[in-house]
Amino acid sequence: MDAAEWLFADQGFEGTSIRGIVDAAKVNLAAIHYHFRSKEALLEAVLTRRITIINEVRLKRLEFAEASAAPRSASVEEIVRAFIAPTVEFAQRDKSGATFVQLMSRMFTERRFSLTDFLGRKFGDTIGRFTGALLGALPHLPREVVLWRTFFAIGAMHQVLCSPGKIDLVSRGLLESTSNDELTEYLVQFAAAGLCANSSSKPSKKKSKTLTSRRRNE
Amino acid sequence: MDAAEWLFADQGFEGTSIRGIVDAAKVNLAAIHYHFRSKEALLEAVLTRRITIINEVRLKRLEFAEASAAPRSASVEEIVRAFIAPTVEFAQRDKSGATFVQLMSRMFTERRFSLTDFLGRKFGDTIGRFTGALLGALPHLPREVVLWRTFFAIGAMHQVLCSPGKIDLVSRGLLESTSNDELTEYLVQFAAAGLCANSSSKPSKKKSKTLTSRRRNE
DNA sequence: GTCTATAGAACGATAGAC
DNA sequence: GTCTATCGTTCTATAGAC
Repeated sequence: MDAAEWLFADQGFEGTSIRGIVDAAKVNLAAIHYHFRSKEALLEAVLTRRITIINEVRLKRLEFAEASAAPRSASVEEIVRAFIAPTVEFAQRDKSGATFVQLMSRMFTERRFSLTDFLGRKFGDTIGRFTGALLGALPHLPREVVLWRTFFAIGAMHQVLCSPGKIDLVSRGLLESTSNDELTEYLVQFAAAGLCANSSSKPSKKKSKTLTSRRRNE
Repeated sequence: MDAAEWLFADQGFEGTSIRGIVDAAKVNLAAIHYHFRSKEALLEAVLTRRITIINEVRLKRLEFAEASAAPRSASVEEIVRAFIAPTVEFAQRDKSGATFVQLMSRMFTERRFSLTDFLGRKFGDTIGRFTGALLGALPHLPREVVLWRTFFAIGAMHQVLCSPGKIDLVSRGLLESTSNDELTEYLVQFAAAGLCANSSSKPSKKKSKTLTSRRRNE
């Protein structure tokens, strides 16, 4: 449901009530519970509807980039572009597309287990395919470094997509608005350069505590 | 209140009820409304308590980096480190610190105006100081490019901080846990390299629609 | 300043007529 | 499959005793 997509993106999952969706979509409250089992299932249906499409486009672009570069491996920039461009283009297509990428990015910051698990199922294979390509294109870097940098790049992309107005925190209104094509290129250049950085000073003085210890609630 | 910090970080603002906080903190429901005016004011109080400290450390580090490099401008890497390291170190300090940076990162993805406005007031000056330093260190790059890249770097940092377990989406469990010191260096290297990238292929085929809310005035 | 008690509204979910 | 009606719960916020 388009109304659910918009409201979830705008107010978050918990901040959105089924009743609000019902009012916006001018449908019946009980019909939601009939077609989807619950509020959470509705969210997953909204997400699944588009994620499948975006990831298919991503994989197609990656395959094309790899075929074009064969027998050498595709360049980091092309791999990154194959991941990022479909998302920005999807956001560009129409209002609904823009809304969806906001929602998707926002869901990556949620900590609820059921959602994290859902994202893992939906994105695991695609991301795995891309990390494989990046590891192949950056054989001189440790696996750990490439994986973290991939994560950073996704974070940079999500920050841009999930809350459009937040750039004002940095620009303070001094920035003319940037076209999507420019933005894609900015992102790709940034991410590709970051991924290719020389890993010169490996500190390797390990401390005990880490940020990555998982805390599963319930 | 520490309990509020934890619950807001874990479940988001809308997902957390004052009653949940009251139960966790073993205090009285009415006392919350007496000391803070509302749920939103409680959130802002929780955020303000720490943001001030982190931003002070950031500015101190930036000034030190600039003084060390004088009369030349500080290196991009040092500027970036002055921004990122205090946050990761804060997260490392104790459980409460780790919880807070998760909360702060998460709030950056919220779209509610009152919160966006609040973040602008709390972070505007600090971020402005850093973008100024970066513009000085990267005089050959267009202002627009530097500002966007700064935004990307902040996004990369937030992605890491806000939901610790999400790296598994990329690593699929194949990654041993990384120490915070390593993680800081990974982030700094990634962000510095991204910020310094050659802006070779400026696309400049402008399309009409943009992802950012403001319209181009032309 | 801290409590109990409760107002007043909104929530997710379901039952059952049609 | 779509409706009305409602259950049982939870929510923020406040009033008023101590």
